[in-house]
Order: sequence, then C-alpha cells, then structure tokens
Amino acid sequence: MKQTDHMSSIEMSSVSRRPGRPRGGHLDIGPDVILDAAERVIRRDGASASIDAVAAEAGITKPIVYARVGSRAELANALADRLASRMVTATRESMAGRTFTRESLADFMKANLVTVLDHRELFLYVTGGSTDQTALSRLSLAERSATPLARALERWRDGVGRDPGVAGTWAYAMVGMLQMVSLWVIDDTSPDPGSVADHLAELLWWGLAGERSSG
Amino acid sequence: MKQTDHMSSIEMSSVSRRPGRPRGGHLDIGPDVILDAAERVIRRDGASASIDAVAAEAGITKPIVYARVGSRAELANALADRLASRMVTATRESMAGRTFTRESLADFMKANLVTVLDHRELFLYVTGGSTDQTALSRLSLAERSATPLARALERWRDGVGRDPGVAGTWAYAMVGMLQMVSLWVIDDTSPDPGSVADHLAELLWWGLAGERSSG
DNA sequence: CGGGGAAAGTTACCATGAGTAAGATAAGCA
DNA sequence: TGCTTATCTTACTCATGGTAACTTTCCCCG
Repeated sequence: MKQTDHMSSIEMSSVSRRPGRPRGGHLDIGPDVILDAAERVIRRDGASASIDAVAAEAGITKPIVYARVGSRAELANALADRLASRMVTATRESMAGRTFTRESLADFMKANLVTVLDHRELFLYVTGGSTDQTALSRLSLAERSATPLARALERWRDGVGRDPGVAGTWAYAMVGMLQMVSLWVIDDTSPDPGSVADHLAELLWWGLAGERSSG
Repeated sequence: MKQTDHMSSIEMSSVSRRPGRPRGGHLDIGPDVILDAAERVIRRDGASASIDAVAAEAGITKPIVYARVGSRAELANALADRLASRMVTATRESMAGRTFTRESLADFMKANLVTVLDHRELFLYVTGGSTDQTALSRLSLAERSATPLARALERWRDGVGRDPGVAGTWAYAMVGMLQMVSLWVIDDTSPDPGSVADHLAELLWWGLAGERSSG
C-alpha cells in the first residue's frame, strides 16, 4: 500500500484543552468513553484506526488512552470483550427457551454471522492482529468465546453420557470456523448468511449430537 | 510491546557491495532465494520479522526485495503458497492410496497440525495480518486452501448423490477450524495433536459423510 | 572504439504510528 | 502561602514500510 496517498489523514489534533492538570482535579473520562470512541472511529475509518485517532475522537490525547485502557493490544482485547458479549446476547436471544435441535443450531450460527456483519470493521479490527504478539492475542480472543462454549459442551456431553473430553477441541474448532466463515461472508463472495448458517449446522449437527449407530 | 527493549536489533546492514549496477549485469538472486531467506529470518526472529532483516539475510537491500517479491503483503502471500504446498504434500503422503474413512480423516487432520507445528513461526507470520488490508489478505490466504478443498468436496458429494452446494461453506469452515486449532496447539495449552486430530474427526465425520437415517 | 542511455544496484530519505519522556498546570496538605 | 503530587498536553524517540535519488555497469549505436 502506498503511504503517500493519505486522503484521510486530516485528523486535526483537536484537543482544545490547556496542558497541565485540568480544573476539577481530573477528566471525567473512563475506559468506557474511550472504547465507545474507538468503536466510532473503527466504524468510520476501518480496521486501521490509529490510537491517535481514537484519542482525538474521545477528545483527549494518546497518553490518556494508555493510562485508561493500555496498549493497542489491550485496546483490541477490551473491544473484543465487548463484541463477544454482544454476540452472546444476540445468540442468547435467538436461542431463548428453545431445545437444542438442528434448527436451533442453524439459528445460533446465523445469529453469529449477522452480528458480525453488523460490526464488520470492529470484527476485522479485533481479529486482525498487530503482527507481533499476535499469536497470544488472537488466541486469547478466541479463548473468550471458546472457554464458555467448551464448558457448555462439556456439561451437555456429560449429560447425554458421551465423552466430554472432546469439548475443548470442539469449542476452538467452532470458534475458528465461525471466524473464518464470517470473514468469507463479510467479503461478500459467499451465499447469504442464512444458507451459510444452514450449511454449518448440517456439517456439525450429526457429529455434535453423537446420535448414531456405529462409532 | 515496549520498543526500547530491542535486544535483537543489532541487524548490521551487512550488504558488502558497492552501490550501482553489479559486475556481470545483475545479481543472481531470484525470488526463491529471498523467500528462503525470509523463512530463515522468521524461524529465527519470529513473526515480527522485518523486510530489512529479510533483505540482510539474503545479502541484498530492501528495494531488491520489493523488485523481486513485492510488498510485505505479497511476501506473506508467497510464503503462504509455500506453506500451503508443503501442507498438501504432507497430507497427501499421509493419505496416499487410502479410502476416505474416519481414520484417514483423523490422520489428515493430524498431518496438518504436525506440519503447522513444524513451521510455528512461519504459520504465525502467514496467518497474522499486517493491520491494514488484513481482511482480504487473510481471506485470500484461506482461499488458497479452501478452493481446492471445496472442489474436492463438491465432486465427492455429487458422487454420493448429496447436495454439493454446501461445499464452499464447508471448505472455509474446515480451513478456519484448522487454523484456530493449530493456534491452540501451537500455544501448547491443548492436548497432544493426535488427540486433537481425533476430536476433529469425531466432530466432522458424521456430518461430512452424510450417512444417516434422518435428515 | 567511444560515448550516452538504460538497467540494476545501494544509500538516504519520508511518512506513519506505537509508545514515552518532559513540561505545564491545578489540587491538596502542612 | 508554598511545596509536593497528581494529571493532563506537547513533543519527542524509535522502528518499519515504502520510495526517491544517486551510482555504477552494461550494451548498443555511431
């Protein structure tokens, strides 16, 4: 990517506040305000949003972002938490009070995909590493979704009298699968989310349920 | 990550060659030599290897890397091709002349995981985006594996008289699943690759095969 | 043969962005 | 009232992707 075409780097440092400690002792800006600002910037500028841009959007300066939220990796982590909890909410709603069937599995997948589509750029920011400690970062993000899922799978497998030892692998597998398919759906070269969700359910259901004669 | 602890940034610019066109007309350094050098650097310095480091390792300078291979994204792409073809080789060996069974599926998965383990840092480099056009980049990497897989699945599903329309989704799903699980295995918080591969086969086999009574 | 592009390198540079040190101002306590 | 401390902004450093400018050799044409 050429760096000389910077059509979007106006980014006036619009912090209209004097240096030094502010009147009142401290700014009334917590991590949440910054994270909200970060989400707005990411939605507007895409996944390459810089810390400076986030700070400007929040009406503060970079060091405050570091003081309140931490490094870029920690910012991504915090945003990942938010996105994950929104996914949980969305999927919980779509599953509320239903028994676990092939149909509800498909709806679960679809709810996930639709939520990601609703947070395109945030998803890309959060799943796109920063080249460096990306390994642990990406994994810990996945862990956020995989661990609860693994617990649920474990309990369920235990309940139906089947080996719960597969739960960990299955959880990471499902999270990875959803992430990749989300990317594919975002890119718009895939069928519609409904079909994709149905295909995923078709692939997973029979293995998950473990209802079979041989094996 | 603190930038001031640079214990590994000695990186003497050891290109002991005069400026200007070299005797003999041109350097005898093709893309392959550079890619080999890149792999060595990545193995040594991890996924954060810089273009300068790659150039130094190859005994040339940065602009030559750009002339021969292209931007960082294109470098990652080329390395992805290599890794992908190595995976194909490894898996083909492990599947040679066998029929498609649950056992061979597990072995396929295991061969994948083991190959990734054998290329830890390269895998992380190649799957870890560069913050920017990461979206398309990551997807095109996945595409490299997903497209052939989709073709195979399509033919096979067609052959056994079942809907081949699921092939695309399944291919991306399986690639994403393997990527995430590989990350988990690399991080060493997972069971051994053999068990993980077996769990994956257990999850996928019944859905893939599509041999069931209800459905 | 000799000279002037064209080709093919290296060096030196620019832009950007993460992260931090240094400077400025207000609070708060003795 | 003055000194210390807390909390900001400004101004910097450093690493890195990417490119422009300079340098040397080839090679072809007269």
